Amino acid sequence: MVTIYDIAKRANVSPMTVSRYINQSGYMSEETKRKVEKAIDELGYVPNLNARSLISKKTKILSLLITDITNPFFTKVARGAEDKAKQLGYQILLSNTDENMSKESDYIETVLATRVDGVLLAPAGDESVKNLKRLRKHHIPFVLIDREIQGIDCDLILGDSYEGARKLTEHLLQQGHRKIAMLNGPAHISTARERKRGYEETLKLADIRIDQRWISEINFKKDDAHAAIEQFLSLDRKDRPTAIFAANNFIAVSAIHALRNHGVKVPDEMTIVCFDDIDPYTNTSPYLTAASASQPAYDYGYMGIQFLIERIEGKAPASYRRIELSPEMHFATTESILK
Amino acid sequence: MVTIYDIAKRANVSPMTVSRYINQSGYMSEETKRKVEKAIDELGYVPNLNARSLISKKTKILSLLITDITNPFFTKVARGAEDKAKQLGYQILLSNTDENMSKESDYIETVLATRVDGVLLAPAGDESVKNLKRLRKHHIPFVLIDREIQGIDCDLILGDSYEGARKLTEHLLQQGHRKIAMLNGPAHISTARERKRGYEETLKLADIRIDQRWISEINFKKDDAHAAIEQFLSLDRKDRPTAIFAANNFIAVSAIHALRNHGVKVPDEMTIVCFDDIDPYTNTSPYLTAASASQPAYDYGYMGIQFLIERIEGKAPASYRRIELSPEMHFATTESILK
DNA sequence: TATTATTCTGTTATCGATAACATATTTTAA
DNA sequence: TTAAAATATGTTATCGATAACAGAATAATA
Repeated sequence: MVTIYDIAKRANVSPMTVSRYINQSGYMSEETKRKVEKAIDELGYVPNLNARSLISKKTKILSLLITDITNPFFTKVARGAEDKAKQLGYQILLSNTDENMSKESDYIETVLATRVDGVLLAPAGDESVKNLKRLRKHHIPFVLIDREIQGIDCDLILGDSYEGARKLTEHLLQQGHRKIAMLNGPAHISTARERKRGYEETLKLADIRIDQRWISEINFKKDDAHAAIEQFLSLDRKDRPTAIFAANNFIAVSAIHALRNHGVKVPDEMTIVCFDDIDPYTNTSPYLTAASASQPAYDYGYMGIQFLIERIEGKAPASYRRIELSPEMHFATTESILK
Repeated sequence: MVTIYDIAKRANVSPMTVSRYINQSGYMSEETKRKVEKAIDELGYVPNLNARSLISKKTKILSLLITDITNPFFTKVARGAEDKAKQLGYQILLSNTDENMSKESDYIETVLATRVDGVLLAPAGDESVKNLKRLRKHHIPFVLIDREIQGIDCDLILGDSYEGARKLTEHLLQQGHRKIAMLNGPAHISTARERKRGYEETLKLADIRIDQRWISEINFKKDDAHAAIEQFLSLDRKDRPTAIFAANNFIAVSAIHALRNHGVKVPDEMTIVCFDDIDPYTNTSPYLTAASASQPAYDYGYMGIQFLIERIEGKAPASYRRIELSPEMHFATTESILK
């Protein structure tokens, strides 16, 4: 590999002069500039960011710690994150925790060893607090997305889960549903708790008894709804829910598949509403869900990285920011259903 | 930050001894081990991979250079890549080129400066040859996925585009279609050429005249099919295609949206077949495409990283491997259509 | 017992870059 | 004309780790 020393020798200057040329710092005569430039061209020099990082203590690398890149929500987050990072001269390391605390802890160790400048993360659950404290202890800035962690004060980009859940549930009520099930994520994740709160309060306000057999807690993961769906279907006809509120996209899709496997037609025989988009047909026929609360996932990533870099570069306000993005409601029209 | 020097001082040994403890290398007395271990625990040492990389010339970081992580095909590639990388102790840097050569070149420079150990990439097009040569010149191992580049001999993981295209086209013929359009990707991408070859040869074998007005070349990008669809729809009823072969998932989805915007019902009034899955409903009603050639995207990433690391670690065979994965055909059944 | 091999630890140099300081030359201002 | 400021370049130390070499102490062998 060609180093500044090789360039220095070839150009008959000191390595420091080469360094100055590369960084456009300090004074330099036109002639020296030309000499150095020529040597760099001839030898094909490429700076070693590694060596630079060692002394500057900045890697210009960020870590994106999400639960699963194949979840379209996080795919868009990642895209937003990468776009903003590139724009500001940073690179992104990708990690999937699979909602798994020990995997998350693993990655946190790697994050520390790699000396990334900051972390954008969607915590696996409330227990993540220990990982966040570890980052804090090592002064690694981080921004949380999608999920809040009690006892950690930090920049935060969330969706309004409560409000979205209320609207989805209200929509089902308006459609005449009274037996509404909820397929929720795990209670150790803040969004799951908020969505449940929205669901329950809406039903309570409508004076509707909540049957605990209608509430199921599974993972926010691919293909996890089958057992819960069977549970619902095993109920007596009179107790069986006529609609399901799925707490995220994966749950909704899994539920739809499970229902169809059991010969239950969606939406004819079971209405589904959910958080997140179901791409690529959101709000397009053939519709799938009667309503969805679409989150601006790209912005989560884009803003998250922006906040993170501001924090890293000391340009952020002293107090932490908490952004709550409103989900955009999509309601299937009769027309889209019929078509 | 705590360094091995801090540990050394605290444990009353030399830094080299600490390094030996960390790397489990050389001889070491039990007592020294205990002392070092204790100091590490007390001070909370985290190794600096950066410093290690500087001397070892290995970063344990790989670059994943794809066109767009939001394309579900590449999302799965990324997931497969990350899984394998983690398993083998590597990290993944994510980059999106957007099928854009200058962005790709940009990233290649960053790759070189970052001293990543290798690159898994889906080249933006034939012109990528210059970027690949640049990697070669700097002895950075790379593996290509999805797209082949003439004149570059390297490990390669492809889908059988020709065969998939033949089967898709044959399916349309069997369904009775005679006016079959192709919405292809750019000719400077190998998969586009191969898919076109499959399409054309199938039609030729069936003695069907190929109307050049039915062949449109657009980008393998989101939402790029609208103009081409209008072109098709502007043809006289007798010349208008009754089916469209979309060369990838993005093109198919965009085409379906465009058709619906023009009031053309899919699939009732226009049949679509395409390469890649249309998640999350592939082969599930409500169907969208009459047939699709689904590629094992996860494996592209997983195997790609495996090959790459073998190459990096000198465990790969001397001659380059060329893997051609067969797409899995999905045909919508009458039943799924009727539902 | 003398000699060689094994075990254990330390010292010095190095990876590639930059910060901090030093020196020399030229320019500007007093 | 001379001191001070601006320009131009070089030297040394350092970031945090490890490779290579060296020197003890102990154990094994002849």
